[in-house]
Amino acid sequence: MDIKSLCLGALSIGDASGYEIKKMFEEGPFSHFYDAGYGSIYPALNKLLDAKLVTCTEVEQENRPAKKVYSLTDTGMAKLKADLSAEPTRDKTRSESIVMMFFGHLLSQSHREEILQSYIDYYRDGIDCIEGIDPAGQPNGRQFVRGLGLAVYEAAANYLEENKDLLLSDEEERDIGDAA
Amino acid sequence: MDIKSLCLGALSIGDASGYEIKKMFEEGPFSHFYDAGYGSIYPALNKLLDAKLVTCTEVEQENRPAKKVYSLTDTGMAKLKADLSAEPTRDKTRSESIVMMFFGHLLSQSHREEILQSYIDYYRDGIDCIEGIDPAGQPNGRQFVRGLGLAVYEAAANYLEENKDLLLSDEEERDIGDAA
DNA sequence: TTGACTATATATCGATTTGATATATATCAG
DNA sequence: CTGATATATATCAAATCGATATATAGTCAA
Repeated sequence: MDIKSLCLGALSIGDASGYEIKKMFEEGPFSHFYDAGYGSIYPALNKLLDAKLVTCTEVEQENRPAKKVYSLTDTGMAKLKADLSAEPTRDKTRSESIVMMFFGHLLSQSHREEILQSYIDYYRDGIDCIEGIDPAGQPNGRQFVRGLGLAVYEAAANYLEENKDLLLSDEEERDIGDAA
Repeated sequence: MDIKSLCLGALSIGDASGYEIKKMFEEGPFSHFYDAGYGSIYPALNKLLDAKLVTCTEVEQENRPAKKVYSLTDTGMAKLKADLSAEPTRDKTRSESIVMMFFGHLLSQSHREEILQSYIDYYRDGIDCIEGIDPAGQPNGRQFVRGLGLAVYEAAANYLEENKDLLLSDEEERDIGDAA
C-alpha cells in the first residue's frame, strides 16, 4: 500500500483534484493516520492515469485557476479493493516531540516545558478537529476510526497533563558513592 | 532532526554498532516513536564519521563477525543537544491498519475481523513490550515516555475491543426512497 | 554432511517519499 | 502597488525505504 492506493481511496469518496486530495491528508479525514505532499500525490495521479485506474477532466472555474478532476474507473476500484485486502504492514510513527522528551535530561527545564505544552496543544487541537466531524450517515468504518482517534488523543492529552511533573522535575543525583 | 540526529541520540546512551542501533529502532526503546532501517543508518554513521561527530573502532569478537563500534565525540554531543533544541515538527503516522478499517465497507466482514484482531494483538504486544522495561534508574524523560506509550496503547487496545461491533456489523441500508 | 534456518554484522541500490521551491491566477487589505 | 492568503499544478535534490547481497557461525533435522 502506497500513496497511489491512498489516492484511489480518496477518489472512492468522490471525484477530486490533486489539490483537494492534498487537503484530505493535511486537514481532512486522512490527516490523523496518513501523510502525503504534492511531491508524491501528483506523480501518483500520473501513474494511475497511465495505468487507466483513473480518468482526468480539466474543469474551468470562476475566480480561480482551472483544475484537473480525477475519477476512479472500474479497474481502479478493483485495484483499491485488492490493495485493501493485503496484510497491513506495521504502523510507522515518527515523533520528534517524543524524541525530545525521551532525551529531556539533555535539555533545559524551560525547553522541556515548551515542548510539552505544544504537544498538549497538538493533541487538544486534534480532538477539536475530530469532534468537528459529524459521524451521522458515515460508513461504520469511518465512525469507528473517528472514535479510535478520539480515544487515543484524549488518553495522550490526559497523560501529558497529569504527569507533567515527572518530565519537568530535574533529575535527582543518583549513584553518589556508587563505585563500591 | 533526521536519522543522523537519532544515531547521535542512540550513541549518547552508549557506544554501539550500526547493527545494535538498528535493534534500538526495531525492538528497543525507539521502536514506539521512530523508525529506521540499515539503508539509512549505515549512510548516516558514515556522514557522522566524516563530520567528526563520532569515532569508529573495529572490534573483533569470538564466534561472530567483527563489528564497528561508534562513539560520540564532544562536538557530536553538542550537535545532538542543538538538534534536540529545535522546534519539533508535527508527528507523522502511517497506519495501513487504520486505512483498511476506514474503508471497511469495501471489505468482507471476515477480513475486517482479521485486521481488527491483528491490530489488537499489535497493541497488546506493544503493552507487554513496554511493561517489560524496568523504569527504575532511568532518566525522568524515559520514564515519562514509557508511561505515555502505555497510556496510549492501552486506550487504543481497549477502544478496539469495546467497539468491535461497530466495525464488524454490516452497513445498514440507508437512504431508501431518498430521492424526494 | 548437506541443507535449512537463525542470529550477528556490514553494505548497497532502485524506487519512493520528503520538503522546499517555482509558476500562475485571483481576492483582499493597507 | 505591495504583501498576504487561497487556489492550483509541477518539479527536483536529498533523504528514506525495503529488499537484497555478502559473510561468519551456531543449531537442528534428514
